[in-house]
Amino acid sequence: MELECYGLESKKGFWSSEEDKVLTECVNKYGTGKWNRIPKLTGLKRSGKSCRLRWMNYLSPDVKRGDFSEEERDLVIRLHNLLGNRWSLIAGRIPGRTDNQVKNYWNTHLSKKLGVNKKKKRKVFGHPKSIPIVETKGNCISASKSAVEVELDDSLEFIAQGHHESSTRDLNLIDFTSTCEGIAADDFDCNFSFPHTLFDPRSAPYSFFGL
DNA sequence: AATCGTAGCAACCGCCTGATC
DNA sequence: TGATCAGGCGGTTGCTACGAT
Repeated sequence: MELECYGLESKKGFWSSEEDKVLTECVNKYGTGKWNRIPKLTGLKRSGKSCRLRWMNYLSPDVKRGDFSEEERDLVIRLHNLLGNRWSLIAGRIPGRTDNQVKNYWNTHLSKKLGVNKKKKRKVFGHPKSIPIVETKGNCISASKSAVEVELDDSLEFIAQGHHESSTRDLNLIDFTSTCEGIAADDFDCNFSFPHTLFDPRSAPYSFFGL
């Protein structure tokens, strides 16, 4: 429910230090979540969404400010290579950095340096919330296309290429038998070996991404 | 010193998903 | 079971600072 619905004016643009202070006090008192309550509780003329964004990207004590270190830069490049524009996933792997920071850093610093063209949006695992928790068959994990929308991202294609010799496309199945690196295929069900009973890319070990 | 162009980044927008009723 | 709402995500916009001319 937006502010206008309550007859309140919604302010936009940069936050003042006073607004920051009010928001910080409110979050410290009531915690995060229920962002839409914050304008009502504080009198801030901001939408709940705006409050959330301001807290998550700037005010939270967990947010690290300043330039990206060499290690962070390297991590961003590697993770972007593997995950594509999945900024929240990438940020989740870089302590103190937000998806917005990573996105801005990529767009302003790295994409040009690395000569990356903007590509049309392609899903890798579908929406982050629908990332497959795939089932196991023995020590082999499988996920059907019906269970999850899967497209091969360029980076994953790169990973998969090394295992194509073991694919059995004629059976509508790609079998990545050697390691855990196989992920998915456009029009096929997929199988890949992985020692975990459940696989979720958000919590996969660094080694999974070759890091 | 003034103007222009561009880089950097904070914030907004639109869409999607899950939760709740 | 469908409608509605809140939260989260990626893409985009627009403001500010700064360097080049």
